[in-house]
Amino acid sequence: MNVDIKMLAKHLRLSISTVSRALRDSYEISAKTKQRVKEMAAQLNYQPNPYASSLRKNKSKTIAVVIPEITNNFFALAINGIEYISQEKKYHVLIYLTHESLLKEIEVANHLQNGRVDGVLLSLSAETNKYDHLVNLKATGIPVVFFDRICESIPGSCITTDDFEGGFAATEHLILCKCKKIAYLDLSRHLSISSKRMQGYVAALNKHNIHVDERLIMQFSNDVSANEEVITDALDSSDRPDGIFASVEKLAIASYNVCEKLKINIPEQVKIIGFSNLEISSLLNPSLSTITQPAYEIGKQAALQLLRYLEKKNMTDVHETIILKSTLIPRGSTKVTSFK
Amino acid sequence: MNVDIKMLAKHLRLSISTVSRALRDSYEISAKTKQRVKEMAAQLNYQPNPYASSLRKNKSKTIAVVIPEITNNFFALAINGIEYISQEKKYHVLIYLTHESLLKEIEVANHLQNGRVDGVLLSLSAETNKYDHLVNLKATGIPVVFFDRICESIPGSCITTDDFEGGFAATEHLILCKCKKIAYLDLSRHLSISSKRMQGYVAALNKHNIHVDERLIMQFSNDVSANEEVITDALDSSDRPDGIFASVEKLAIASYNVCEKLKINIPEQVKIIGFSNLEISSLLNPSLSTITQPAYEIGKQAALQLLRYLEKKNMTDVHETIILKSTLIPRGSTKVTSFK
DNA sequence: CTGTTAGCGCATTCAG
DNA sequence: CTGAATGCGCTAACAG
Repeated sequence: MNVDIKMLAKHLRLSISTVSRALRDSYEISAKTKQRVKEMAAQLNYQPNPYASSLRKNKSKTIAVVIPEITNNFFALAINGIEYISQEKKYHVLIYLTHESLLKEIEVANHLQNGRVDGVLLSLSAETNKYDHLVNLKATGIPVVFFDRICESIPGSCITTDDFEGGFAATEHLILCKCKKIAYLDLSRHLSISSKRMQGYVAALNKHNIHVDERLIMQFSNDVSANEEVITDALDSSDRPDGIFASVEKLAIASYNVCEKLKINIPEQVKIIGFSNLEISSLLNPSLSTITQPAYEIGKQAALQLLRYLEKKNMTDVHETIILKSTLIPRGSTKVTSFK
Repeated sequence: MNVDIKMLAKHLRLSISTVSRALRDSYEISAKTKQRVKEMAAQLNYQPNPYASSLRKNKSKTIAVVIPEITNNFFALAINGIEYISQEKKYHVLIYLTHESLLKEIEVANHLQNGRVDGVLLSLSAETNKYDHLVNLKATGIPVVFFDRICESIPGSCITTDDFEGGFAATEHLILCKCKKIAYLDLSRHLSISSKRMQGYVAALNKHNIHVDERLIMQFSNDVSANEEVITDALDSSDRPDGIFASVEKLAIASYNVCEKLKINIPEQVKIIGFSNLEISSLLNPSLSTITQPAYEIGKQAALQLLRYLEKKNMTDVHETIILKSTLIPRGSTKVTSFK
């Protein structure tokens, strides 16, 4: 770091404050002076020190994105949307991964109290079952917008998908495919997306007068091989399910892998549907249907919502929830359905 | 932001400087005082202002990651590795996407001259064919480490894959599968990865005494539908290639899609191999072989390299290039080969 | 329209 | 071992 505002002022024989104002296009500076200043700034390749400015103004033009994982097309797409909006609005984006760990999430949330960012976009970890760290974070005055895996016990802004409808449609899809025994693969009891999707699952079963068998609702963790074991146990028996609704992508993939290993034919013996944002659907086995979320749009909406807070300080804590539509893509057909 | 070092000092009846030193574990403070200070800090939930500290020390404990896209498993995995190392070393990670645009890359590189970050990890955009912006960035004293799509005309640190060997192996794989007419699908003439992979392609053809036909070396862009058109033109003729080596994942997928559309059987009529980091290989068509890069490891190595610079200031500009091995995964077989 | 002055919160001289 | 004083680079009163 070399040329600062003081040096510019010296070169221009102007005061520091005049230069500062000219650069910020203040109304109290003459057009001529502004031009002189800007030309000199360009000539000397002046770069304003963001930290000096942040310290002074007490805002950093930076937001944090806190997500459970990144090797997941949903979150990659969401970041894409977030970054798009941020770049447009001249904001900077810090990334923090919790790897589905509550401890990490707490650590990050506590750290973010220090004012490094003006606002936070957050998607809960699968482990998260208490929210003090988030309440505390909001209490320090830092706006938090939840997306996808939202926190329903804290009032605030949320961007999410119609998980109930998605779960309902996925389950009904299997029912209409003549499945009689449909398993629900759950990532975490605590997550909003999981419980909503499960409610949709239960509602669809009820509608079609199918008994809800608790044993078919299975819990999973972040451990791939443990997950595959549970699925193997479920599938490696004569009275196995004939349909699987995976609440998240990785569980759909795990189910697929287990079927392959056990030589169970998809979709003849078992039909699988799952929430997924893989953009390479044509590469997938044509029998694996998916429910796709508008991940890019969710990222954009979340960022827009957050930045709206940050720009308009007269907004008191708004509680706006935006619910975007998911899309059912039945494989082997080109039919695409958007619901409500 | 509320409780600052001054308030801590008042509560403790100590001077500001003593508190500051105690918090930083300075050797000139007694153990007892340190403890008092730290307890009070914890009690009042003191959060040091990172921007004040950055301004004073002229470093931000922040790095930038500049990548062409994020909805690509390679970069998602790389970020995973980068974030892992950064979190471990208490660094913060800013993300900038260039969307394969040189203009965006220039914009970002110029912006990063302002000292917002201590260092930069960068993977070139497909369009990048001049490097002034990167030379300038390095000239300001900000360390830059290139990864994957490295810049060979600028001396410095690079983390990359054995692209020549990968290209060679991929091509030879097709040759050994009896392909006679192998197309090379190139993302950009400018990228190191593309040209290295192509050199491997040429070398493999030479080794097996196959004539290198320039018409089989095809250039592609970032435009998916334009790409599919080019591939369609190539495949929709009687003397079409019987093998395709895609230099990047998206071109392999595009090839696959076109084959499907044209009802060309894979692998009977056309064999496809491509660089790819999709972690769901079992879901892929079993005839689509891949070359996989150690993306997570590349991210980790790149971050480690950069942070090593940042921590040891006595290091003069080191030019270290680390080349990691890629892995060929022939589908339909469990054989996995690491080379070099 | 422009200049003077006083901090933002912290780290680091320099004195004791 | 601790305290007083200075300034990182910039913005925002408060004057003129």
